[in-house]
Amino acid sequence: MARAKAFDPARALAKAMTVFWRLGYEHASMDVLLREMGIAKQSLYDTFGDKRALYLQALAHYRDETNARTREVLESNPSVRDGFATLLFGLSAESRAQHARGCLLLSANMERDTGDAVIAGFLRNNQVQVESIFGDALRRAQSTGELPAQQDVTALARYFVATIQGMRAMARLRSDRRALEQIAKIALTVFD
Amino acid sequence: MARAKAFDPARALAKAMTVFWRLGYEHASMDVLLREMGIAKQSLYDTFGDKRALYLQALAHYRDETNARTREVLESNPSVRDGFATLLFGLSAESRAQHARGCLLLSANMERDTGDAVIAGFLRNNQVQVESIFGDALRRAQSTGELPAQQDVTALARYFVATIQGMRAMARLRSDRRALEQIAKIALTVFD
DNA sequence: CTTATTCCAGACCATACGGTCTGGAATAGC
DNA sequence: GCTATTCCAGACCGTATGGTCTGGAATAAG
Repeated sequence: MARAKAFDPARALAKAMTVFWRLGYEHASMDVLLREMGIAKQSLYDTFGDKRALYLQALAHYRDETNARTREVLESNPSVRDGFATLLFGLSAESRAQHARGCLLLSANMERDTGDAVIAGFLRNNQVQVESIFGDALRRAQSTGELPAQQDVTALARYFVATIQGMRAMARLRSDRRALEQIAKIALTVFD
Repeated sequence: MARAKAFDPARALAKAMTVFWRLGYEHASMDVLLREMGIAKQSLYDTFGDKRALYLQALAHYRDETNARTREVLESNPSVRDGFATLLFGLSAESRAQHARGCLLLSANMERDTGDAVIAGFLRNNQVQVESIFGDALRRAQSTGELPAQQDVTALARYFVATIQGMRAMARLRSDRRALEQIAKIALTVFD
């Protein structure tokens, strides 16, 4: 009946994600989005809806990719402490450009309007997910005796969430690997 | 020669600061600023320059107030650990509205354009100041034996900077006093 | 009183933005 | 080949924004 789509929506969305990641929602103009996605305005509105809808889909895409990756890191390391160390030192070793763009979801939280219930709900939900990923790993650590059994796992999971966000905020301002590694080292002392 | 200013520039700046604090730079429209500052457009441009100049002055005002207050808290507590505890638990106990607006300088860092060298420079300079305030307190802790002498003070100062920013980011998303206090408690274990 | 400066209110302007619409070409299925 | 859908390019529109300008009233110093 009709002509097939000439571009890959998934690739276009991935491109849009990188634009929002680099520039934030407001600074990512439709102009730049269209240019980097390599599609025409009409196609964007047909496929993704409006700018905000595209943004929300980009956030979801980012969340899925990132959370899968961190879960993988934590599960592939035999020692849970090594898993968190990999995450924290990996973050520290990112390039200046990576530090500048930081975490898309942290930026979304900071730049969102306070009354934006949709994005707030999305981010809260994600935080629960991340805390669950961290919690699973920390419980595993308890079962192997790497962590004392009476440790409050959810508290510790939240602690790591906060620590990572703090490191990300700091890295955005000054990409200083040494300084970040110092922080990571101190944070990891909770395993001692 | 001329009519005297009918409003207090310092009060007007303080008002502008609260607007930027609550709404961020971009969402703070001239309309809202003028209304809350209680002055006319012309007076604002005569007194402060343009919107960006007003913003920078608001950032400086915030920095001065905040840093003086934290220094005071750290110096008024006999135990340095108690000083940091006061800061962290105080942050945790803030109202939902306070958590929502968060820290003006953290917001400035997150919402700024990556290439904005002026704001970046200002914020980097402030971070050095805060690290110095924390460092002074931590060195005092070393001199009293509250902290081991071989501890890396600047690393620990940075660690607290990052922790506070992480807690602020988390509080903005969900104003949960209990969760924040759990994090604070874990962070304070560096004194053990 | 005169003059210079500041105040406020509001008109006015240029720009940038998100979003819609038009039109013409390409391509899939019937 | 016809039709429906998708593609792209670009014109077009409404709105919001920061910033400037005008004008008239108020008030300080000389």
